[in-house]
Amino acid sequence: MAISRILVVDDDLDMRQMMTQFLRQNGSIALPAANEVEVRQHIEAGRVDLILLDVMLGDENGLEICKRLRSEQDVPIILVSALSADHQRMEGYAVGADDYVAKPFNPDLLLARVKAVLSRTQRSASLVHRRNTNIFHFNGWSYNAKSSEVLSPDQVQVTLSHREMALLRVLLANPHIPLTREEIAKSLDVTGASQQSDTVSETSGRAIDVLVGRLRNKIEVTPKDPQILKTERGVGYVFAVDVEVLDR
Amino acid sequence: MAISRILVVDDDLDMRQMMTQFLRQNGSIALPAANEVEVRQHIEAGRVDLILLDVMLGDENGLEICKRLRSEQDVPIILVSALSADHQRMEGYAVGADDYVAKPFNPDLLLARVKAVLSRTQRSASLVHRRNTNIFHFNGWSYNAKSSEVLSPDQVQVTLSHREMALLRVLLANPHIPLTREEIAKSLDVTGASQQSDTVSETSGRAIDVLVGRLRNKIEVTPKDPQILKTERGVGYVFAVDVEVLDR
DNA sequence: TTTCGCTTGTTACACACTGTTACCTTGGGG
DNA sequence: CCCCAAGGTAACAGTGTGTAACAAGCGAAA
Repeated sequence: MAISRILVVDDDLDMRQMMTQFLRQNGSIALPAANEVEVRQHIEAGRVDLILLDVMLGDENGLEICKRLRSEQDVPIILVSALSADHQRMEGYAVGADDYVAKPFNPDLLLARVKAVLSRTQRSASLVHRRNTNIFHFNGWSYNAKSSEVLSPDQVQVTLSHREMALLRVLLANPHIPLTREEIAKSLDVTGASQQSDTVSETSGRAIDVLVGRLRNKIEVTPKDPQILKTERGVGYVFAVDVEVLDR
Repeated sequence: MAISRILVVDDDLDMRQMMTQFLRQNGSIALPAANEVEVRQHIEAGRVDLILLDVMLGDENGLEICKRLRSEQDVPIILVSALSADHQRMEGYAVGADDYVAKPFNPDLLLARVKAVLSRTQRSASLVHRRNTNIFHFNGWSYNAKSSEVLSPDQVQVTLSHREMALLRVLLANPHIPLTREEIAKSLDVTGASQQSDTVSETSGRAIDVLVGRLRNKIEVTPKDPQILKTERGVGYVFAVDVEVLDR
């Protein structure tokens, strides 16, 4: 499945960071925004699959923004709000929201609802026109999220295992951000199947280290001296080069 | 918006009547149903735009029904349940529900959510119910659902066995969604004949794997390196390309 | 009924994937 | 310079998947 690009709109910095971080750990590309201007910039750039929109944005009104966006665009919107009375929820649906989530929310449940909305919109879109292809470029390499093809700088196709592919996706969603082994493992597990379980599948060992090594052998020119997937001693691993996302 | 036909599935007569009556007062066509058989009758007749499905249906399980319907059809489903814990909601979304509403609910709010879901799915819904003349396109291939003809990218007709054809249909109905062997087997059995029963025809073995291999040999350019029908290790199989449905 | 041809499930074996373990290398503090 | 924890990695084992070969089932035609 293609990686989803989710726009997180909240005027509270902490909330924004918490949500973007959580979404990234679960394999999405999360873009933060604090106001309508920033929202429109991201939409103009055509890089948004879904918007998580806080209703109370300081001096701006999320409901108004939602209504306005909906009259112009077809982008799915999930409203997030501390206002959870029935009439407030109904107002949200009335301005065209696809879902309405009350704060405080369970992050995993929010993720489930995000997926539900995305699958619904993509389902109907696929009948009319094709879905977007995202292609990630880094250091001359490219990764096609749709076909899962990985091409080396000299355009040779490289075969990654399912798990290596998943690791690459997690890294691509978090460029320049050091990830602990635990964070990586959690993201990998969620990606694979129908998620959940409190039992962190704590593989009790070095599985991530070995996986990283295997990926390095395939995408690093000099695996012994990694340029892309670097080690952060005592912390974890970082995807240390810039990532460019292209639409087609 | 056209008048919506909503299937109300609940084993409690009072609840069923209350809901159908309310929906009718608000301009929808509401059809009552008490079990899976009645649901399928209405769907077969092409009378349904959306399903309101109670999770606890006496001896039947709404979640199971939802999962099954989703693997075959594209009808939007809103689950309704007295079970409102987060993990129960997530389970609902995991089986493909479009929304999950806790009982007791505010009827007006439910209506708002129904409209939100319908506004997203309406386009596809109208196509899906016209099942007589559908032609599916994927990766240059085409499948005519009426004549059961399969044409390769260079317009050569390919002969699929009955079982391979059924598998292809199941996959076409679930593009980009990983299906377990069990789900596939179940869908094949249901699709093939009108029978069902709790007795999973558990073929005790690798029948699905072999069937997948045979279909790959016919529709993949490079069966050893599948582009269309991919394996999801530890999970099952995915139809990994976009599907376009055309009317004639 | 017999036979032929096709379909489909079963089995066995080979191979691919992935976590674990053990041993080695590296790097930084003392 | 030594020490030791952290990280790299080869080798191994358990499990999952691909697939050829076989066998059983079924319908059509002789």
